[in-house]
Amino acid sequence: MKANDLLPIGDLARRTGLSVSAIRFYEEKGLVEPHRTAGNQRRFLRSDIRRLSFILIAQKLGLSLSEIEDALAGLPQGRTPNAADWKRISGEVKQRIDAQIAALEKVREDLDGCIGCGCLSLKKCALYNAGDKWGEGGSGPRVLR
Amino acid sequence: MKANDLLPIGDLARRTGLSVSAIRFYEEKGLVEPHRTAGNQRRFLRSDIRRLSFILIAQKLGLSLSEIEDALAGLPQGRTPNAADWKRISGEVKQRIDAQIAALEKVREDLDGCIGCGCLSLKKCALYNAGDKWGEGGSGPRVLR
DNA sequence: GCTTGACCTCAACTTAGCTTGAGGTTGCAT
DNA sequence: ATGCAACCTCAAGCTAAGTTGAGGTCAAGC
Repeated sequence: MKANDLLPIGDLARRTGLSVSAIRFYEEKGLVEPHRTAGNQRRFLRSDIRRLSFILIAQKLGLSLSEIEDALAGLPQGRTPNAADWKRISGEVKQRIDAQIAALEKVREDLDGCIGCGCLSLKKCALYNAGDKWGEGGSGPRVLR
Repeated sequence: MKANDLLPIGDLARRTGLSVSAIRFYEEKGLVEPHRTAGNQRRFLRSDIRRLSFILIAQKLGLSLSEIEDALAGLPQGRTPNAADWKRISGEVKQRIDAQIAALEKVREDLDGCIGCGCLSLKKCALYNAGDKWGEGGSGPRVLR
């Protein structure tokens, strides 16, 4: 094994495709905790490449950074997420996706029922009321972009 | 018919469930165009109740205000959206929902394939690359909250 | 030992969709 | 004719997930 496996931020950026500023931002949010050199420069562990890759993937699946932080809470800094971790975390993610698909299918169904009716009657329109239901939870899923 | 069918903003807020400030904000965005009294107070048409209801519903379906503005562009101020309008607009919305469901199903499939692999290999992981694909279009669907 | 690119912090700016507050005016019921 | 709730404008603040820029420091190769 090589003596010095610590990466400066620019290298990590190149390895993950993230911008340097984004990595610094993630540190601020507590998602990574690099060491520092005597001169105050960040030095990351190799395992942080995967950690950040995981963040990227989870984000694309629609999780917010704070949700990702929760998901990563079980992983000590410096340990690469392994197959078991990934299974646990992706299981949670899958549930979210399932719920999201179900919600959208419900909407589509209501929409089908509504096309041609044109009522837009508040309190009576299924669509409107369905919307109310899942529009209300302040922390509901947030997706795609 | 009553002589004066114009509503002050508070009444409209009560009828739609929107806040007064949100209605003013929508006006600023060009989504409604109330008349004004001699004393500069807003007076809305009754048809604006439905117009705003439509905005609420469309928003819950994941359209941004500017997309809603586009969708409403065909409706002259003062005309309640009728069945034909609703059919046209909801047809567009349905396509968006279908696309969204399809995208999520693709992700779920990839995720199923990935669980247990734990690779997280950039450049090789289907999930990661799938993510890249639909993460890239700057104006993709934006959903649920 | 010096140059230069990579790094540092901190503050301000971005978009979307509003809310909140200050300070002032209107309109309707009595 | 007056009281006061409801209205008005304008400016600033909020969240998310960063980016951009100014001004300054570090470290590595020659």
